Amino acid sequence: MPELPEVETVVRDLRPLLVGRTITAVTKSKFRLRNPWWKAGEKAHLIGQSVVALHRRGKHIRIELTGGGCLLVHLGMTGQFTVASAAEPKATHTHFAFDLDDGNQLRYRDARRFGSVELHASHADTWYALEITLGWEPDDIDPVEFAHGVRTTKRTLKALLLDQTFVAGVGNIYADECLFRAGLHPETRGVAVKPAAAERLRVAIGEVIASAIESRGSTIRDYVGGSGLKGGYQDRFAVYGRTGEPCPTCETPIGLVRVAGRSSHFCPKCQPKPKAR
DNA sequence: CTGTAATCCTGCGAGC
DNA sequence: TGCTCGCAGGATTACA
Repeated sequence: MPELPEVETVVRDLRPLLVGRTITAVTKSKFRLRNPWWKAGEKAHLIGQSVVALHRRGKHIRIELTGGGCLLVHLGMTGQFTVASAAEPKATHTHFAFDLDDGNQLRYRDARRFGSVELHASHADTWYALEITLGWEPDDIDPVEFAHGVRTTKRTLKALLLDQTFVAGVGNIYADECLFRAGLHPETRGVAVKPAAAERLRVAIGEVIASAIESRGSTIRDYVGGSGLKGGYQDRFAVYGRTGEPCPTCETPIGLVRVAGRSSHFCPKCQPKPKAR
């Protein structure tokens, strides 16, 4: 569910509430998430350690701790990562509660359990592992390499945008919004994209993501920021979830196709379908 | 190389 | 009111 703008909003919300705080205890539910959270004996990297900093890379959150370790968190589809008073009752599906030294609790909630919370002994190694697997941040895409990457693959642009090793942080919502802004059909093949269009797409990615961060991300159903606030970008969707509604540019009804296994919303007129070869 | 489908889960809205 | 069905913001894997 959460894509880069939502994850960034969570990090910005949590940062002032967590930096400098010490983790005094942890409780977890009986359910496991996507990945095992830590090995026996590694809890020493967590309990009694303080939060040094929060970082985001793609859709991943790293909480850097004193002692050299870190928590690596991914929100999956329905993850919520918030700080609340320890006195407040825990919502259902709360799988982790980290007690802080100021009476608050850092809580991870995730109905579908597609997300993950992992404790790692080395913050530096975790940083590196993300660096080698993830592509560009949307605001830092190399124009030449991006155009080259696009124009040398036969994959559809939709599949390419969803590929975290190409551009990190874009998910189904923002992929559709970026393609609309660039005027490109989701089923367009990379090799068929002209240099000018590749550049339009690069710029669109940067603009859409930046604008969504400004609006604190999008809330369709579950998403909330680190302090429980919903996002606002859902009111600015041009195409996502607007099947049949008029295109904001030309009034043509928004179309829906399945690409790369995901629902893809587009304007049939502004984003003409490439001719089948 | 690329695409599709299945998988991990719960919840919700649509339709009957 | 209550049921079933399909779909959902992600990521990985197996298979064609």
